[in-house]
Amino acid sequence: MISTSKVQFVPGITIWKQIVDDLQARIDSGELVENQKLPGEADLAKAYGVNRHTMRRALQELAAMGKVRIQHGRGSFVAKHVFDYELVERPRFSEWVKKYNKPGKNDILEAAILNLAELPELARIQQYGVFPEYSQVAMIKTLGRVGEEPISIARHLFFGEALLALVDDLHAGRGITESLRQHGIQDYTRMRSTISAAMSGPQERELLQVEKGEIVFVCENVNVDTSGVGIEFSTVIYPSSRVRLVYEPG
Amino acid sequence: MISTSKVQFVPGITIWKQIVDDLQARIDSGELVENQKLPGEADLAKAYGVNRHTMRRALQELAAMGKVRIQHGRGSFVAKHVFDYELVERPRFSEWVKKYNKPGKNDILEAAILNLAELPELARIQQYGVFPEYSQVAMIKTLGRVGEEPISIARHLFFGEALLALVDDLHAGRGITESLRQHGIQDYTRMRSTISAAMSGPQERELLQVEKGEIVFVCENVNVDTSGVGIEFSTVIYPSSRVRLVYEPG
DNA sequence: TTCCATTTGTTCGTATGTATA
DNA sequence: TTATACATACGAACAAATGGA
Repeated sequence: MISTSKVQFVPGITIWKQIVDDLQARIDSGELVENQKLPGEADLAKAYGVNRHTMRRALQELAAMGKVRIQHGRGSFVAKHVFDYELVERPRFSEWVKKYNKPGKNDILEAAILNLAELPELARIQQYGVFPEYSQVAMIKTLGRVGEEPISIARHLFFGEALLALVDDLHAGRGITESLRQHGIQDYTRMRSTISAAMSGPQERELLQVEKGEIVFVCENVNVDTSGVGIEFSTVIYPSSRVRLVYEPG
Repeated sequence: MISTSKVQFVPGITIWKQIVDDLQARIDSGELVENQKLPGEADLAKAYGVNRHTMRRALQELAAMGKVRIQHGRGSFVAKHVFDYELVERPRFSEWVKKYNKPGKNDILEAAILNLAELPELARIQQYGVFPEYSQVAMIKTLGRVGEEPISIARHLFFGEALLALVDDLHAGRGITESLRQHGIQDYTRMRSTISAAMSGPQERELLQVEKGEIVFVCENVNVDTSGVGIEFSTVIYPSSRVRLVYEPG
């Protein structure tokens, strides 16, 4: 139950806005946790000492802000936090995660040297015309987390003789950017990303801890070095319930 | 059925590659049309005079290229054409559609003057801090097409006294960019886009002509004028089966 | 609900040509 | 020359998914 002992409404601001601010603060502070069921509208109205219509107005606003999720016939719930993943020219997982003041991790699920000819995505890789025709690539599959929340499954393919060593290197727990630097890649940039959507498969559901029927983003990324030569082709899967993609030019 | 009378395999190139080229040419030429079911693997193999494994290898390749779609237990189908919608600083529907050599249309579904206070997305609009606090906005709902294919449902909100006239103007059938120019907006750019995904609702299914269970992209866009003042907030829905979003920096 | 035909997915085995040590 | 490895191609059988009766 929610204690409203300290909430005293001030005149001049609409009451529903003050309730919005109060509930928002409780959610942001962690007092109310994700997916927690809020009391019914009638109970909430009573607790705040307002009419149910006033309470509803506040809940509608919180729903529009994405802070709560209202389900007809079930109740209101604290919405899951959604991470904004920005599409930028220099995507660096470790830099991005700092925004959220939580520890970021990239667990290695799998690492192997693969023959280029056996890759199912070979046709799409070749069409960009930036990847040298090595016979082998380093494949590394990772699970990205922010705090304890799984946020991405990535399948990285690294092109270049020197980068085959990444298969052993990354086991050591270093970040990708740092490991690339140790193999002569001082800088790399995003050349292109394509964004599709799909239903989550059983493997994704297990790794990303999402329910059946949830939607995932499927991003195919091409990264190149400073001279425009292809370094990495990655396929990254994000749960759309926890990640929103953001484009901000300039 | 597919006639293979002309297909003679030449030595030096693997048979499955020659089959890929043959089928790709038939798809690109229009002989095989979108969503058309191909004969079963066994029948195709027989028609080409090869083993089922060889036929499968070719089909796998075509699937990886996005030319066909293979469904376990159902068969193989000629894949739908997917439009690449690029995230750019100056998005202009009429410019983009030229890429596909098809006529682009933007039908007006609805146009009205709305009170700002009544908008469900008000909270999200205000958080950007770029939109002036007008009491009214022009709301225009459009259905975008490329050729005859519905490609987007957009709900545009235009901010500014002068832009309220757009509600009547756009009925005339002009493009948005042109109409904005006539009301003093010479140029506008994308400040931010957020990309989410959702299951298609009944209204979207009817307008976009997609099946139940298909996924849509939901993009919220903020457009500003040259001095950074908010001009337009739009929510655009794309069917993920026909549209892929693309980010290309630089 | 169960049963069945169709179709793709997977795994055996066999044979052949080519490149490499 | 011989031996090995590998990709290609063919053959057969069974597993798994789908849709209709």
